[in-house]
Amino acid sequence: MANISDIIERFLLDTLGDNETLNISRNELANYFACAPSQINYVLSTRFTPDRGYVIESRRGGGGYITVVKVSKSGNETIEEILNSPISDGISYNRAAQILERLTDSGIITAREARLIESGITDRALIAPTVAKDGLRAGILKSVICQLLKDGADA
Amino acid sequence: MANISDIIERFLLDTLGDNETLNISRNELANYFACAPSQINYVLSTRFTPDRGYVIESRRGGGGYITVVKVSKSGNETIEEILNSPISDGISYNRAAQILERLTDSGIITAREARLIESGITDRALIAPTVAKDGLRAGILKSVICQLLKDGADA
DNA sequence: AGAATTTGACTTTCTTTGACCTTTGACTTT
DNA sequence: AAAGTCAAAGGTCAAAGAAAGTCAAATTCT
Repeated sequence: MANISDIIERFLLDTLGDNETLNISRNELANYFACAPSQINYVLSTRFTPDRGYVIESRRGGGGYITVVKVSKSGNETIEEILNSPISDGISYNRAAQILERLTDSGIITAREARLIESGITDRALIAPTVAKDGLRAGILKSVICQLLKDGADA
Repeated sequence: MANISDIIERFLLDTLGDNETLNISRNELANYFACAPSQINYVLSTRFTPDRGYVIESRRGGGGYITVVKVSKSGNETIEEILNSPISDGISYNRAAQILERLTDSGIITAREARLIESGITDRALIAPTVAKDGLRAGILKSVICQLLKDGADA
């Protein structure tokens, strides 16, 4: 874990804590971590994604800011939203993992369930040509999420 | 028995010792043994296989790594028996479901976990040519069972 | 000969950096 | 008051860098 992005991610998660929103100044943060300001954008766009349940708001100019918002919806709403997002023809392992993470911290599935499902959709588990893996993953994930819906989604 | 692969295997086993996991850098290791980086992959894929009780995790790019995880088969007769039975090349949905039922009955997974996994390995979930489905299922199931071992397998 | 190993060229993924662009608001000027 | 000016934020994107993955040809063992 020697990369700055992970460190910044951790910092933001810690600072966010249980709060719903977190306000930061891009330049200050970049300065604090001695990195390029755009590195902050990189971290936000790869880690604080909608898939994971985050929304970013910001404003430029004097007195500008960036706000990280953790959106919390309840069970079926979250599932609906996921099913409506474009998983259709394919999904990378990373995106899938982010979605499972979200399901976990919305209390829809347990951490253990998430790990089980994740392990079933890694590139290593899916014995198929590389180009086919994303499609397979999509099919499996959708199927599992539908099962959650059918089951009544409380962990 | 003087080939590099065996030496690297020995080294990794020794370094792993009694630990659960071992973190390595592919390039460093290759450099240390003065071999091609892909040699490391060769060793990992021929010797640290799921069948032998190992799981490999990795990440590319800056700050990348490879982790060798040792899963102890000991203790879970049920799982051990299952892994030793011929899932290897392929398994039908029905047989997979039977296995999951057994795991449920022995209290290794919950009924809900079983349903989730099942839903992920139905013929409908696996979008692939019919002939390929049994193979896929096998890969997925094995991966999930390894995860159970890694997790400490009580539901 | 056939299986296992070794190599290396090429690919894919993820991160870091920097140059250039756009937006905003306070302050000036007319 | 309307328009202009300017510095302070933040945004974008592409190139360069850092690992690891793949695959098949060449080599070495048995």
